[in-house]
Amino acid sequence: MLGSLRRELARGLGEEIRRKFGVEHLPVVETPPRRSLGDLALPAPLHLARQLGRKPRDIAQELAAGWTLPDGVCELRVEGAGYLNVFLDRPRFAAALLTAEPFGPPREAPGGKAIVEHTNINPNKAAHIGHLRNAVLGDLLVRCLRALGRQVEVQNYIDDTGVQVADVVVGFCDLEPTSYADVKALPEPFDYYCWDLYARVGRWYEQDAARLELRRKTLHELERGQGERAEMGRLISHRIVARHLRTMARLGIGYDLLTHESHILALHFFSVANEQLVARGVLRLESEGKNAGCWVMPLEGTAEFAGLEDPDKVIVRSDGTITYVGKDIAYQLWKFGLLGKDFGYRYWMDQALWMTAVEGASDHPAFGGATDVVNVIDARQSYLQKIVRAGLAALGHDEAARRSIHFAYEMVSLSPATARLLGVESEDGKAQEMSGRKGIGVKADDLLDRLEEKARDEIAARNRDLEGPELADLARKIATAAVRFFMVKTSTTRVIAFDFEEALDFEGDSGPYLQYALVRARAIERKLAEAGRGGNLDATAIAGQRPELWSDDLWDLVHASASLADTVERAATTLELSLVARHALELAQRFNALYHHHPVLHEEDAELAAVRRAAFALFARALATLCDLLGIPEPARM
RNA sequence: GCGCCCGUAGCUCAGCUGGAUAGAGCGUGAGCCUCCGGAGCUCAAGGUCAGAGGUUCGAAUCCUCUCGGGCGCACCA
Repeated sequence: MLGSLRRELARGLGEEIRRKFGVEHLPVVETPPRRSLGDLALPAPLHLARQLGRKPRDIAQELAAGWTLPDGVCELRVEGAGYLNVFLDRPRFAAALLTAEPFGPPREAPGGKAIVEHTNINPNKAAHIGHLRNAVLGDLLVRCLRALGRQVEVQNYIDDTGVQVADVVVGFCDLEPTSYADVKALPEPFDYYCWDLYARVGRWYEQDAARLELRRKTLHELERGQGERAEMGRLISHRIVARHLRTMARLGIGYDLLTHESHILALHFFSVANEQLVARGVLRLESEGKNAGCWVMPLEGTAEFAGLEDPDKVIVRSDGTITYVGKDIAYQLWKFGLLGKDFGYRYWMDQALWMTAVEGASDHPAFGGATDVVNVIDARQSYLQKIVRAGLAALGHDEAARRSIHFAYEMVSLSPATARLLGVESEDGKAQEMSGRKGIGVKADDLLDRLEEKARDEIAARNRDLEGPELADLARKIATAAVRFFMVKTSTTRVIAFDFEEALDFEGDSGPYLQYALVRARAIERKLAEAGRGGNLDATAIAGQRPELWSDDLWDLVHASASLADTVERAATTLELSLVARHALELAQRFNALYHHHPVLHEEDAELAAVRRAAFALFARALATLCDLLGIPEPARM
């Protein structure tokens, strides 16, 4: 809403500048630091001063004179060093906002399908809070893109043939021999059992390096897909994925397709990709040196990969197996519909979720074939993702390489206090990295359990009458809000040092704070309805109210609510998703700060009450929309 | 050695593609519930924006260097 006005102002002023000074300039539109200065600010005169060799204020005066302003602007002032500040017609703007769609029509042609890949947890142990950051960010991105009109396909990549699964297979087959039937019969939580077993296998290898031969043997069987160990691998992977999906479902996170690495192998995706890679001369068979017998991708000579110790990346190992990068190039080609080969598909268990298959159902939705691909993968894998991109480009798929985005975010480590809680000694005051291999980390379900328990206590203390399923449901909603907000409130470029005490805090910068503000705004509306003063807001009447009724603080709330679409769009384009969380927080803070100065139910002046009600309605709609994007559920009470 | 990320209040973090008086939360101190929900609000204290140069009318923001911290640079992913 505010966005279209910003664009109109920028375009209008640009024309004015061209007409009066004969210069091409694309004006930026800012928000002034104080409302008394205006609703929007155009610093163009400051930018033009040097080029035109004139004082900014003079330029501003000249531009202001005779400029026909866009509809809805009621005043233009020259402020400060030479800003052109715009004041909006408050009643009319609020009225227009009341009847507008939150996101309006898509600004640009939405383009084709976008594939977002996230979660991607190795199916060999329980999900931890690092995986949670990935899934929560990925899911937020998906929700933002969909809100902006994009068609999105969500994929969760299951590496069911990798070393990590192999290690747990070794655990069940060699370290603690357990029959297939017994593994199948192990009680839940199966992922917790594997978490410990995986760590034990790691220590077991350390005691005798010869045992690593078992890992190699297992890995080969997993890749071939045949034999006892492959069967065991499938069982483990299946049971763990079921647990991961359940964990994510607690947070409202879901997927369209589970892509299995085993199917990429079984359907020989890489062979097809490999033909192209060899034909194009992207891969080279090494006959000597440390990479003898391997197919490598030479990276030297490009600025992007300058300064590497070893300028060659192994794609096919000397034993004929394929590295992760090789598989990922093939997978990436498939995502863009460039491989010339497709998976089979079938339902995952009985849910409305699809998974890849070797031979699948005859009738299934079309997967893959996207125009844009976003891979949500932590920043430690940037180097590998760059190689995958370079592979696409080397095959001549420059467009696909350009549209292949690695959404890199920093990892989650443990605060010293939390590390100590887990029995890990941390060096003086330093954060401790998690390690699945060592079994060091906070499990996602443990965190959720603790959050729900705390939420239940907090709710029960405030609402004595609540119990049973209703209480459990509210607790789940509040726990979801807490963890999801925690994971997205900080910039993606920053390492999160996870701290239990901070994560369990429902006050201040937190998900429950947002929920509380929303619940309170809803309560006002409910009370009005109970008093027979509810019903639809009359936009025409609002538009005609005296502007003085819109005090600055109420107007600020509306102003902030109106930049929702802008913020979401900026977040989606820059992949700085914390903007969504921060905007929601800003709205909630503004509302909390002012609502008790602006009674609605007890206001005798009907016009003033109507204005306040409209402001709160606009706020509630904006915050509810943002919470929806953030995956923060709205509790009926709390 | 090379590459990426970070350094802003005691702690955790914002600071909108250079702009108006650097802001929140936690913590600390003092207040606010006969009045639409106190998971809230108000006020106070708290800053060499790591450091040094440079560009600019203007730098926390851009450039260079230095110092700290994190993470990468496998026939693991």
